[in-house]
Amino acid sequence: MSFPKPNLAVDLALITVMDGHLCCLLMNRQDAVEVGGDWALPGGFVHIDETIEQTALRVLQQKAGMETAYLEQLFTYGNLNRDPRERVVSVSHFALVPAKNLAKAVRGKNQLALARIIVNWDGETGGAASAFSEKLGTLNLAFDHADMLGDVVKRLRGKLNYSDIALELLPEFFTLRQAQEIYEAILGHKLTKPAFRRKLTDRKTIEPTGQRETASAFRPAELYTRI
Amino acid sequence: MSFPKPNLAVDLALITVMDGHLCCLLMNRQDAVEVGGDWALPGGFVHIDETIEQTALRVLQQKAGMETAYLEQLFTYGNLNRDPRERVVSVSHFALVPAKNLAKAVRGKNQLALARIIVNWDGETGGAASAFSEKLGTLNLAFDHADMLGDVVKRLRGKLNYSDIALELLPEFFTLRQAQEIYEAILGHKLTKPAFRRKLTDRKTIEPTGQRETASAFRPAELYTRI
DNA sequence: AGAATAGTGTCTCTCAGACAGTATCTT
DNA sequence: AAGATACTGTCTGAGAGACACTATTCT
Repeated sequence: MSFPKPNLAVDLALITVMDGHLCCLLMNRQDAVEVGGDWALPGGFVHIDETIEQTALRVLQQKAGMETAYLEQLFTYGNLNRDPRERVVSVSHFALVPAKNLAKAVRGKNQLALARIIVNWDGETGGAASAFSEKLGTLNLAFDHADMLGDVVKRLRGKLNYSDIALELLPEFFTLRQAQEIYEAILGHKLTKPAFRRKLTDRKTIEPTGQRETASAFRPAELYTRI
Repeated sequence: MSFPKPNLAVDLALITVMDGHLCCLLMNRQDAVEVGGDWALPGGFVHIDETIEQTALRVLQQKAGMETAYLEQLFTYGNLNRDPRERVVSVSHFALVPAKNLAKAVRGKNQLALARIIVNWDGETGGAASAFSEKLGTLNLAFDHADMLGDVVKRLRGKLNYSDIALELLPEFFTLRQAQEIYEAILGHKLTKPAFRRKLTDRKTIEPTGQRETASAFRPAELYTRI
């Protein structure tokens, strides 16, 4: 091959639900003027001896300090000027992480932020997203990462109906109310309790433990776990 | 960037339904021993001044002689030895083409074949596929193209429930019976007529023309068209 | 007329949403 | 006991599958 090749990278949206909000890990960039924004998804180039998935795992470990997570490839972005400095094609992924794990990864590192993902559309119809932090306000996203985040939300909403990926966002033991909060945060609207409970308990992927939550005001709910 | 980069390519599954069978365009290769099979999906490298989508369109034009088609990006394959000769990462796409158009593209070119896609699983659960031609028997697929074809079928089956992409496989004017054959070929099982008709006519994406098919034995069916 | 397909009416079953009720725990 | 939340019973309506029926066109 003698002709010049595009660079190949992986970008990673680390997703969680915290306090009822769909959130994402972002990294602060010093080269904001060049790349079009202050904040970006963690990413890295695909090395010659790495598969795409291995690159994603390496980014997960090096940039977020996490060993493992539910990881899924999403889409490959190849617009000519998505990185204004040079040609970079990027394979986006999302990772689903329980809130405590992601909060721990961010703690003490002020180049990392856990921002809310804001979308202004409903259902599964697409569009870009924006990022908002209580401390820092609206975060300006670099590259085409606003589009990437929008596509992540779209995919998550689409998959909720026919898969159990949302359970990846919960700790090992959880109440059905916690599960419902996860679904509501992703979908962006409220659900009715009885229907939600039936849907989840009818699937054979969770089971009651007989234990109950502790430190709750009023009646404690039963704890479930994934099978 | 000083480190070596992977090559970046696009592979294209040109899909149609012919005589009740889900089919795909394949190209004969002379380097079968090196690449692991006689037949491959048409593909090409992503040039430095091309988007991914532009590469896919160029492959569509150069390799299949078609100007345009419904085109969708599917998945990016990056296993280290998927091309035994050198490192190639490939972004797979599928294109949906009415049977007549694809048959016309193949006609007279004996390096091209229109092969049936064979899967041995049901529903939407994945796996690899194989290719079969009435004239040539089972076609040996190069690279990881058996996996790619399996993923194409999986995606198509998944999208049938909530989109109208199957209508891309029909000519401008078509009967509901023809539409049902398309759906049945993709899903791999029969559907019931009244339910299928309701589902299609309830969506606001097709409308009756008042015209009827010609040259049919017995009662001719009404022709519909996409809105 | 007969054959074969086009197209429809209706029953049932399942499932999700909605509401209202009962149960149980903490303060 | 009071209050707040966990959990459930049941009604209703939408939608898919199945079956049987009618309608239309060609030979």
